[in-house]
Amino acid sequence: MRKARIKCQPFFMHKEVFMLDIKRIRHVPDQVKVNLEKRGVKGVVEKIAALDSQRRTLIVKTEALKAQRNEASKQVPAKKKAGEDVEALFEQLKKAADDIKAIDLALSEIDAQIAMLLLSTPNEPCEDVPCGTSENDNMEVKKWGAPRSFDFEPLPHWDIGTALDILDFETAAKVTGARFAFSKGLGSRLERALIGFMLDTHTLEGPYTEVFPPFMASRASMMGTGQLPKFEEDAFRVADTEYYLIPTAEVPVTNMYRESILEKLPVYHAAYSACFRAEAGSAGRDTRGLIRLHQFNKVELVKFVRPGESDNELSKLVADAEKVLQKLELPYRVVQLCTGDLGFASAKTYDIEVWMPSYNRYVEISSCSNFLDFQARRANIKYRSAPGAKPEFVHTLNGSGLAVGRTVAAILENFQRKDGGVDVPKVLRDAMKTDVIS
RNA sequence: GGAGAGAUGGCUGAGCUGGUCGAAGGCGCACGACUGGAAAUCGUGUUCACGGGGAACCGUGACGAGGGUUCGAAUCCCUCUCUCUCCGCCA
Repeated sequence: MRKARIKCQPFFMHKEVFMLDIKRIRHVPDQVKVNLEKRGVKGVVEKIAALDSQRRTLIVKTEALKAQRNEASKQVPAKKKAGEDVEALFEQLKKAADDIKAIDLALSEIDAQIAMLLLSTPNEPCEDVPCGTSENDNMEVKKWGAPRSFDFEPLPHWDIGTALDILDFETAAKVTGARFAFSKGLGSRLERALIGFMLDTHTLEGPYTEVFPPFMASRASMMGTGQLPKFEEDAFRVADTEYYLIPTAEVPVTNMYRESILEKLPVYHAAYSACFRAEAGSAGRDTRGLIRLHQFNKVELVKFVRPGESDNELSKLVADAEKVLQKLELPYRVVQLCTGDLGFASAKTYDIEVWMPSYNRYVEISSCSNFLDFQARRANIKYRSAPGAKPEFVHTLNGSGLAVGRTVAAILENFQRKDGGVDVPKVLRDAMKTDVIS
């Protein structure tokens, strides 16, 4: 499990590493085309295929020239030894060297174009993902618990938290800006208790090994998991550096094994981290409360598994995330995302949505995805199916277990009392050292 | 941030007065021999990517990354990244 060796080389510089498998574009272009069209992506396959055929023509040319050059070079020492004149040969080889240089230059430009296209093309959805164009086409697959009916007018969590003086958005706006929050007193303790509770659930009752990752990651890592190059505007980049604030622990934890061959599978990790998102394009949405902040806490589950097992592992992952909500006694439902709502790197995703009284609907609190070999291919993460066998790409999965801020919001709203206090979920009472927040 | 040392295959470790070096040796691993079976021992084999081909196979590239010198670079030069040691600074 930890025999993995991390090599230090920027993976995206590998000349031949492509994300979406270019061999699929070559051999089953129609299938790839159909799959990508399901999620609204058109025209890429044709572009890549055209560049690919140009590329191969050039490769044949330059390699033939190089073979000639190598053959001639090989004779140089012998000829010199025999006292023959090699200047004429050198003249000739010099010309070939120029041709080679020109072709290689053209080739590297085409390579760059292909790499950029492949890096910017999303994953193909699994066969069993329902087709659709937006979240309206997602499919509810499960419901747990029932939304509580209140015998008083329930308040949104920002009003509850502000009244109890455990949340403070105004001060955060002054200190930092919009979409940030302070938690205070029991609010702060609740945040901390939840992080511990979630990690303990996954690592003591579940199979996950805890990881505490860096909160910044390199550009190469952001590429590896698929946040870049396409979604630059969603990420916070630290000025004058190539570091990005992580939008999720998925980035550092998945990239722990970048450029490596895992000796033992599966590998399961649970990691707490703060998460940072620019939320570009969501201006005006969820402007109040804890739902959509630039910084929030999350416990993330990350899995590296054998290809044949990833579908089953996704089901287990969802169950692991659900368990947290069940123990907290929060009503939720599970929806399967349609092709049009899938994240960039995902082939199949289940969202878990918690009941949020103020929204009068279910709100996403976890997103569990199977990426198949999409991330593994980008990040070059492999395993051996048997000792001595050729390394193959692993499958990666991850899911929130859970978003902590949204869990706080759900607890405040679902367990609020008529007197303005909030009942603490039973499983948190020891850690909170109180049964009620008031 | 300053000074120095280093980065080679799954691991370890030679090569670094430029040319049969994809790279010795060792370990590990695979197969075979020996054995009732195993250990030990012996033998053989064991990088990856890309391209061509139905295939056997052939070719090209890769010694941290990028660029340069050269007919030819693991070997020489430049830039960058990372690691280690010492110093400075700092939770």
